[in-house]
Amino acid sequence: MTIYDIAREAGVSIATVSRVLNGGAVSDATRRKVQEILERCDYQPSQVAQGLATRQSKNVAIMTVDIRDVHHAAIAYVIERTMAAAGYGSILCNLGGEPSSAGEYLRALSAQQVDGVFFIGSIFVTPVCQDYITRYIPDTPVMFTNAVLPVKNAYGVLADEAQGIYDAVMRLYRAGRRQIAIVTDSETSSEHNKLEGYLRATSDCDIEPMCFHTERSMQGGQIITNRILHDYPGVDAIQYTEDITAAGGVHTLQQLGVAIPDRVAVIGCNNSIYCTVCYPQLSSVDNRLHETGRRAAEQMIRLLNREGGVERTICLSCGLILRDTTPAM
Amino acid sequence: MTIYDIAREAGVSIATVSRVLNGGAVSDATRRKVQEILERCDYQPSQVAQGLATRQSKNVAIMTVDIRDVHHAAIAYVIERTMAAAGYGSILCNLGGEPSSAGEYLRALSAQQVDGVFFIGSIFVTPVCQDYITRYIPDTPVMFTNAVLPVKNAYGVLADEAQGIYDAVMRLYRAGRRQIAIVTDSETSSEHNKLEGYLRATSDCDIEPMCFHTERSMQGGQIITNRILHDYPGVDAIQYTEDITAAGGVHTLQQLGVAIPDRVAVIGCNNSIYCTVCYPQLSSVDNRLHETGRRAAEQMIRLLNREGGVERTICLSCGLILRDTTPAM
DNA sequence: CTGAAAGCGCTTACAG
DNA sequence: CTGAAAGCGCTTACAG
Repeated sequence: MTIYDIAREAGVSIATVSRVLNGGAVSDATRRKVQEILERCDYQPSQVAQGLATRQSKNVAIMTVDIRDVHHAAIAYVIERTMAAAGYGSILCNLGGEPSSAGEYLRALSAQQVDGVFFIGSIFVTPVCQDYITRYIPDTPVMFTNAVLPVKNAYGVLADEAQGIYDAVMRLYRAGRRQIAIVTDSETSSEHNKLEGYLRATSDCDIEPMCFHTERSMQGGQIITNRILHDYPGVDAIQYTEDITAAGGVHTLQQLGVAIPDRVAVIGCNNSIYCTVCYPQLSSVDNRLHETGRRAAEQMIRLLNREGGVERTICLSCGLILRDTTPAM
Repeated sequence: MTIYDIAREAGVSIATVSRVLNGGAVSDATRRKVQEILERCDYQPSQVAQGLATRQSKNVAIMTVDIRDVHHAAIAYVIERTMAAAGYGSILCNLGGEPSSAGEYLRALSAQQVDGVFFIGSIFVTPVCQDYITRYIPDTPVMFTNAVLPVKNAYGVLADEAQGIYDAVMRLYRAGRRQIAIVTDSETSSEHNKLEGYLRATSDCDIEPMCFHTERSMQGGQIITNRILHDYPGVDAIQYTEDITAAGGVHTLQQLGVAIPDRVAVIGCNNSIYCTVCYPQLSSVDNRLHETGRRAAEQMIRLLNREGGVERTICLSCGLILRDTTPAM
């Protein structure tokens, strides 16, 4: 069933069929006649042919390190749903560890004529990635979440994680905690922001900063927490920059028989499902993944529609969700 | 940069360029000359134009209820990576609650000329879904994971979950447990299989089956576990058909001060990351999601290459991963 | 081995 | 308002 079949059936030219399909100028009588046939045949125009003619594929790409990461999945989910509602398909890309594989994907995506590209996670903020963008998709709108890159076709939606961590640490301080440690677990710009929020809070409270680093995992959290407790027995709160690492910390505290939150309070970050699976349930900084994804997709749609009014970067403020690992006030 | 530019540059026809691109018959000298230009220009053929000419989009679709579900994400991840290695892009579709929305997606996907469709999860095994497949993509290979549908273009890869649950329950029995309950949490064919495995095991052991049903969630697990303990204080083991529900059960047991596994043993299903985030760490039936996804993608690639030797359904056996919620023997 | 030409299914100036 | 025609960038019989 092609546009030719419809045209023949309606006794008009294919140009006219195309016009009623795309809302062009057509007489009411003709429009009705064609539309009737369109519906009767359940006609669906070939997106591939449309793509060749218009140079728009009606597809966007979602670049992520690994969709199995629950945070990335949360953002990818909203993006896909929002884009689908606007008529766009979402091509999923799992880049794996190194951002360099972004090059191969981007090259393939340019051959696919994707209309827009989302980058989920701040791991992509690297010179090499910037290079790939200017080489392969210099004119395709690019939307970052939790990051920005100084490229003319790039935009970003990010959560103010520095403020989120700042607020969390201040809350611990107001609850009487004075030896508040932080555990970071990667080297992204997002992590730097979190650390900055922590340092600002400890400075404002005039308490000694205690910074630790480990691997982002249950095990990483367990190892570093063991060491913190051993080396600094006076610690009374630990802020982690990721829930899964915090969950590892909670396990270690449980195993050592350290009362949570009475002896040591714990706060994670991302407010993921891990918070409730963990026992006791974990308090966490809410960096508003769902909202981030939604706004990113909405901005992208505006860009694709050339609507204007698209801000270069949008900054969302973080919340704080208190559960069972923080003391009441 | 089109095939015309390359042809002009090389002083040959576009047909010849197309042939060297697709491995057609070309003289060695010509091939070398063209190839040199191809590389120098970093030429990349338009997949859209190729798609129109060959009727192949080099894209597959991954249909899932919700990519935020860690099990679906695990399978989608492998599929995407395997298909990408074979030169196919993966279009992600989150259908949401009702399988009926599969219709809209499938209609759009047929306009996109996707080369194959994956369905993740047994929720799609419904007559309405079968209808959509025969209506919109009657000739497109369809690969189910953890399900099968009696359609000529449909194939499946599934884990033998009946056997998995059977083995788990037998393990509990051999550890001396005699009041072993099961908690199911949905109505899919997958759940029926699990229940069947449980009933077979209790029958073989000649113990009384105790079947309960709840919502698939932490909270669902907490509620039902409270009730089981209240109504059947003698219960000494609970098998859940999903880790997250089991994690809810573990929380309740912890809160009630019931010793795990000494008083009550717990086994989940899916061997997901929730098993290690949960405290104590959860034993679980391993239904081999990664392997399922890998095999599904490999089968699909064979189908797309018309290689033959593709089995209608592949059945993987389940394992049992023991952690801290089951007694030693 | 190589090229001219038709075709894939649309869109969009350009005339009328 | 409507149609004939060119064009989007490829592939593939068909001749030679």
